[in-house]
Amino acid sequence: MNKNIYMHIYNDYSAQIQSGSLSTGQKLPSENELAEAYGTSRETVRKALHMLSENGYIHKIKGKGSFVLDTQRMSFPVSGLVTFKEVSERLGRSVRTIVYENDCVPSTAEIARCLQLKDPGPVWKVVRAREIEGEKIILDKDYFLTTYVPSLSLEAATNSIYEYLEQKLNLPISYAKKEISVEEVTPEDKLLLDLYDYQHIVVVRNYVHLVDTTLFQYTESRHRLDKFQFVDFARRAQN
Amino acid sequence: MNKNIYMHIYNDYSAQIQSGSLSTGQKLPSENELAEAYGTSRETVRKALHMLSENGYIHKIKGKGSFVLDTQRMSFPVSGLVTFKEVSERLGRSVRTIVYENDCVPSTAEIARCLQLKDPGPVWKVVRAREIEGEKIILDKDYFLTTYVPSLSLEAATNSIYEYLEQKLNLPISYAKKEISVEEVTPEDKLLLDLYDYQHIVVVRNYVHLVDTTLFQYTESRHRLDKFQFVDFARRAQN
DNA sequence: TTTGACAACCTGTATATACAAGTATGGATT
DNA sequence: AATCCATACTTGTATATACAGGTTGTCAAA
Repeated sequence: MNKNIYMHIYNDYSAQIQSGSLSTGQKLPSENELAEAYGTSRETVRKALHMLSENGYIHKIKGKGSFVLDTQRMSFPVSGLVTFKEVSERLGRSVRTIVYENDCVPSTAEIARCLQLKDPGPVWKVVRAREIEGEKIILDKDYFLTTYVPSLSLEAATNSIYEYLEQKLNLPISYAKKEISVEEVTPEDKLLLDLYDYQHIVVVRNYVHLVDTTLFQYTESRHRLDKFQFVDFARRAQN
Repeated sequence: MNKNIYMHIYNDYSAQIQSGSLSTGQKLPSENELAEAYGTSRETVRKALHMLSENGYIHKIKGKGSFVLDTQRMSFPVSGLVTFKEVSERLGRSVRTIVYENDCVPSTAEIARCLQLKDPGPVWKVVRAREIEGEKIILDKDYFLTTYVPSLSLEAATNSIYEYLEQKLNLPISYAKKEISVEEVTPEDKLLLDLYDYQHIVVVRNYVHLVDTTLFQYTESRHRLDKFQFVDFARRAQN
């Protein structure tokens, strides 16, 4: 789990801050103290602290030290590739996944464009609804390159696809681009979700790349207006 | 401008990649070559490359090198504290700012809560509409702690407030939290924007902190549904 | 009491070095 | 031709060191 020293330190402190055992505003030990405590060098400690700072856990002030930020108010997700399953588990809500479709289909023109396919071959398509506290609120439409994902079991689709891809198929997922916009509801949305009379729906398009930069997955996550929330943490520079 | 060596390298390459003079997939010089070229050490080069990677400009592969990512497709903003003025200037659109309000007001209960005020004193309030290609599309409502921003000229409100705060007042803005959600339109929205018949509006709440972690500004940016877009870049880990 | 100089501590930047581990290449062996 | 291996090059992690510059508290001088 903690292969690297700096990851070890990062995990220690991110866990402590998330659990609340370190409270907001509290001062962390100095870099030199941490280096001694972990039996490592200051630079290694600094790498861990920099990550904590980047991810909104702490705040560093030159000449003073590192201080815990208010992560309770931050809620989730503090940006990053956080899957639906991860978020809902954290919130402790009753969640159910309904798989409407899970098979290999020829790619439409639109999907070929989204996945940057030259020759529109087949893609693996998964359509799922996410039911939270009894209401079908999110419609997830996933498309995978069959080169990397030749097929997917119903079990994997019902649970976390990411877990399956990373742990079973060992696919090296690297980075993703998210696009959030609001669009008019489609007949499919009305059919598969509990939409009431809402005329619009929040669409989160997710383009997922592997470490060799190939785009291998395109996901459309369609959220009912009233249940959508996105949280982002950003730093002005390298403070 | 380029106080630090690693900032210098970062600025050089981020500019080249944004301008397109380095094309997608192109390989950057190796860390050792860059260190020699800039007359610096490898660690300093690595700091710059890490920043380029974090901000979605490049992608590093162990044993191979650093490669330019497709930033054209990324569009803007690639997350971060990018102001409206910065974005619109990049897009080269005709933009006009209409200042509806720019004065000191007593804080309401809601504003006091957003700014975490103990005793609800006065705050500086700015209400502006953003007109893009002739349509009033965005309503920006800014609230500042009078401790830091005692007053604001109409000129500063019309142009970029951030520019004024950072360059004139020298306020050390550090980090911010964004919350995106969709809400029902208010009578004020209908009055001040060109909303057609839309019943909902995208609300981006922005909580801006200084380097001493004090929350000094709260901004509500209300976007017409059809014109809203948010782009985010995220890495799975420290690849 | 106030001011100023100083020391002690803190983080930020930069350098040099070492080794681990992934990638590509070319040559020898099979 | 195909396989294996050594080699050189790449990035990743870790250490030690040095100095710059911000922060805080102390102590002496005004």
